[in-house]
Amino acid sequence: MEPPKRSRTATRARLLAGALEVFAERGFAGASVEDICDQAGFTRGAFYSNFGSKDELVLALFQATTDRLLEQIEALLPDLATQPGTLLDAVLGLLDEAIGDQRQWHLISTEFTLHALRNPEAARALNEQRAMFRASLTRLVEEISAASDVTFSVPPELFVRLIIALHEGARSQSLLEPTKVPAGSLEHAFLPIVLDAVSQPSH
Amino acid sequence: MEPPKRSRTATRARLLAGALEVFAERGFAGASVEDICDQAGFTRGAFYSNFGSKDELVLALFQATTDRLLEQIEALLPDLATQPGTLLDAVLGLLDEAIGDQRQWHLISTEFTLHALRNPEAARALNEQRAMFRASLTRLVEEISAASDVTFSVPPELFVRLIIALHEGARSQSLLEPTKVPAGSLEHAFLPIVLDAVSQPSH
DNA sequence: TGTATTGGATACACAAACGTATTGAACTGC
DNA sequence: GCAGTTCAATACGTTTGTGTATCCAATACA
Repeated sequence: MEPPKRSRTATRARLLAGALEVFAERGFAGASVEDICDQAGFTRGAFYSNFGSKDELVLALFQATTDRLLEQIEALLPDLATQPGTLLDAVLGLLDEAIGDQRQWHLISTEFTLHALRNPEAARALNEQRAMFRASLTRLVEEISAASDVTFSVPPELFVRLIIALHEGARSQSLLEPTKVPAGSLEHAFLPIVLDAVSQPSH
Repeated sequence: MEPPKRSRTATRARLLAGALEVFAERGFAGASVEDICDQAGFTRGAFYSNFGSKDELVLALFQATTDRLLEQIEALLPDLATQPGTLLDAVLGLLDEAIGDQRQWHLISTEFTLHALRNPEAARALNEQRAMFRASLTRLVEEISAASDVTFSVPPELFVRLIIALHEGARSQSLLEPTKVPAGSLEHAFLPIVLDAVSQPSH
């Protein structure tokens, strides 16, 4: 029953986990292959046996984290859609709960975004992932608003873009000044206002 | 009257300009000292004659761009505060006009932010700069709202934080998907709503 | 149990980047 | 014009990182 001590998938996983850690600390460009191997407890031999290059690892890491995130979201959606509470709580809850370590996630995802802004190939992949992410959020918004008999004066898709923009901008401020801007404070201060302004009871 | 072909300040300036370019393209960590020198038309000799290390250059570049930005803002403020137009136009105008190349600025400033999130020293410098930036914006908001006899139900400082968060998040989306999210579209879609909701005529 | 295969460690060759020491040319003031 | 000085170029040694080739241990299988 014990999984073999040396399985390809296990070392790949440990290398990916190590890369996540190291990339968050030093960035994609700042991290050497050796750094990643150290973190994962391997030597470069293991690395090159599993990946062709650092770029290939970055791509694999992106896919892995992306898949995991979308999975987690799909798992959380049904609960949030049906459970009591405001639309806002549901949406913000999803954004937070689907992510483990906010700081690490922000660092990595910003790193990915920068990479994408410089690399059309990566931009396509990232935009695809973000589109799916927005689709999930949009679905959540639509379900909840339907259940509570409200309609929006703006397309939900656009509203979701707003939430994401605000959330990302706010997270950046929170991480830079944790004491002055507690996590979530900006969202909680303004999203209710927006929500109130764009929603109307349907009868 | 001709400035000497070889002045310390001139080569420093060219190196800083080159660094801006190269850092935007490859990031701080991804750019080598030689890359920067190539871009500026020098060899590494010139570099090490002017800077102690790449880190020192990054710091100098941060100071230079910061100073220039705050200068530009101070120059624009009086006009915007007095000229006709909505508060929103003034604020968004300031954010856009003070910045030359949106894409380059976003890349560099994101790069700085990431650097700050990993480096307490840099975080202090960045937060200081951002505080001054917010102070300018806050002043603009207060002046215009006073001139048009409106008061806010939220502190202007907080409102400014919202604008910045939204603006940065939105810019990220615009740069990733220029066709689907034209520059400024998110801000123009939602800021009027927020502004309307939090402001009330003072009599 | 013995043999084959798989997967990671070790060793090596090479390239890229750094930082310094030295050189030479262009300005400075005399 | 002529020293003295300044500043960037060149040349050099060192470090750091990459990728490959080989070796060795652990697993799979007969």
